Amino acid sequence: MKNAEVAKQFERAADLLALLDENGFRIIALRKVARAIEESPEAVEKLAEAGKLDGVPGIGKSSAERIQEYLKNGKIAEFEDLASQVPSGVLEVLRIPSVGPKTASLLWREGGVTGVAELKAKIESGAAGKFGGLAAIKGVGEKKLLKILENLTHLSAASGRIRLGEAWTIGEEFMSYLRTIKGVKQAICCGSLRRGKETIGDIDIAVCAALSDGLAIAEATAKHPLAASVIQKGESKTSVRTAEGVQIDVRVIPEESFGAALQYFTGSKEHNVKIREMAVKKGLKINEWGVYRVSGGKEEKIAGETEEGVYAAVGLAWIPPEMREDRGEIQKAAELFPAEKTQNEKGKTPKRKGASAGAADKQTVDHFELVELKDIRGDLHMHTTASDGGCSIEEMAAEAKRRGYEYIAITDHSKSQFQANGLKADRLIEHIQAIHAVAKEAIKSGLLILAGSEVDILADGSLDYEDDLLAKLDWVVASPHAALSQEAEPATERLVRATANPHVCVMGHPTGRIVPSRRGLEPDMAKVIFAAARNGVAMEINANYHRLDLRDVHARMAVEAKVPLCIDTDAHGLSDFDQMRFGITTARRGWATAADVLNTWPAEKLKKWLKERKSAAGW
DNA sequence: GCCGTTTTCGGCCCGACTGTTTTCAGTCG
Repeated sequence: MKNAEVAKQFERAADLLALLDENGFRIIALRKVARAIEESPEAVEKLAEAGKLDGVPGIGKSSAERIQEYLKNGKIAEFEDLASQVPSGVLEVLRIPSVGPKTASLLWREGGVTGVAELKAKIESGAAGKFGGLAAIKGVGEKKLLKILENLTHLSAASGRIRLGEAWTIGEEFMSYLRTIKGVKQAICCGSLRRGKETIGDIDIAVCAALSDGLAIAEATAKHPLAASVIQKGESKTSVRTAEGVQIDVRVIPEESFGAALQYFTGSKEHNVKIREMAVKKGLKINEWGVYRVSGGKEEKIAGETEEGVYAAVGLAWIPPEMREDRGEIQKAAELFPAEKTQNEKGKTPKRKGASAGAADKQTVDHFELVELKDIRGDLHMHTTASDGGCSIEEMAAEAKRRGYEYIAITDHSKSQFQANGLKADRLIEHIQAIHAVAKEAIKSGLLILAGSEVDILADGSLDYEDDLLAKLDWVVASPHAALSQEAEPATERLVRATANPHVCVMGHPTGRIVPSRRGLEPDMAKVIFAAARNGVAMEINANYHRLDLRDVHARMAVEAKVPLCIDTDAHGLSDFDQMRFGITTARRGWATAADVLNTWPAEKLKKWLKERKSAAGW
């Protein structure tokens, strides 16, 4: 899968064109192509082979040809020609926050700066030497240069995006802090954090308060212990940065505009562009303050207090944040928009959402009915001290009970995971007995405990235990742990073969990736999912925010193929149960409803499904 | 460069903050 590689070519070309002051729309179009390739669930090679490249939204004829050229030659002649016109170090200068194409171009053409190290040396030479002559450039001043220097040091500290779970912790801390400030009615994280993306660039928080309180809120934000430095500070927008380099933007919005602000700052950018285009066609204008009808030079505000109102103004049902990626959700929302009436006529009540979706005291109607945390009835992948977990069977069961779960599966590692104290056959048999002993007591209080195992899928697709041993288990999660740098083709065969074992219930973290450092397996996921469908195997969304595997687009493929998803935490201790929420957001990004998720089913339905899978199940 | 229930040509989202400027350009989200 060369998607990331090809996308990089287009990103670089866009940067080069920007530095060469080319047509802005052409630059935007190239970035759009990069994103379309990057996020495509299908391998770009396969799309090219099938001649489907220009069928992907955002990719036109000319880009399709260039992609073909890259796949054939390993380079694109026209892009190489662009690269030859700009020193490569200038592209690095462009990476510095607060430096855009105009500034980088000025520094290069008029200041002779062709690299980051050179730029740094010139600025550090100080004001006496006019910063190596850079301060004399029209449009570049002392303050700007000092800001660049400051951002340079941040650049080395911040490696770009952080994981969802890490951003979530910071976001929660800031939200609760902001809510204690006088005049603040509500504070909600927006941006990619609200959309539940696997990595987060920066944290956007919308604060509902009167603008007259804006400066006080800005002061308070800058004083938070996590705010190591202040980037900007104004009445309606303040940005700070943590010591680790995470940027936090706080916006102050009055109540009558709060819904518009939530919608606006939640994004994604691509989603918002589409929404705004729709608005323009209807003679409307949308910004973070509201929706306005524009006629005869006059503007009349027609929505803004709630998110739902903003969507309704352009003829759409409210769209759950996790779906807002311009992946077809807008068309679906248009179809669902008039549905409320017909549903009411049928006597069906649409799902109502709590305060987090709209303004503080408003309720939002969710027509999409995506799965929610409260739908979860159990967790079917967890470890105990028998392998590498930190707690006993009883402790894990007690925690599950405390959380109101109806069932769990204890799934310790199999024998090949010797570094994780994986169980050999004799120990597994003892462990099954131990689990059943605890289960016998637990069922009295309504908790079903399945004796399971997380069995390794070996490099050739065979499993780490013999079939007759697997048959003794109530629940089998089959996961790849080793040989994760396998080529795509053997990886596909490996996973497809594993689904064919009749004892396997669910495929655990299918790619084995670690966000963001390890890519893991890159199989033809469509083939794996079709195999799972054919063999009646469920696919896991591993909820641990280091994994989130299946990832969102593959979860959606599973939903479309009617393969049940199983959202598991892979808990190794009690606090890991909390990770379920990240699996939920990933499932929602894959458009999953509760019915699509196996562990939202009542225990009886789960048992029935299992019985159909394993006729030898001894209940 | 891409795209089309007004368009195959002529559009392409919108505003806050900052710094360099005397009214605006650049960057960012």
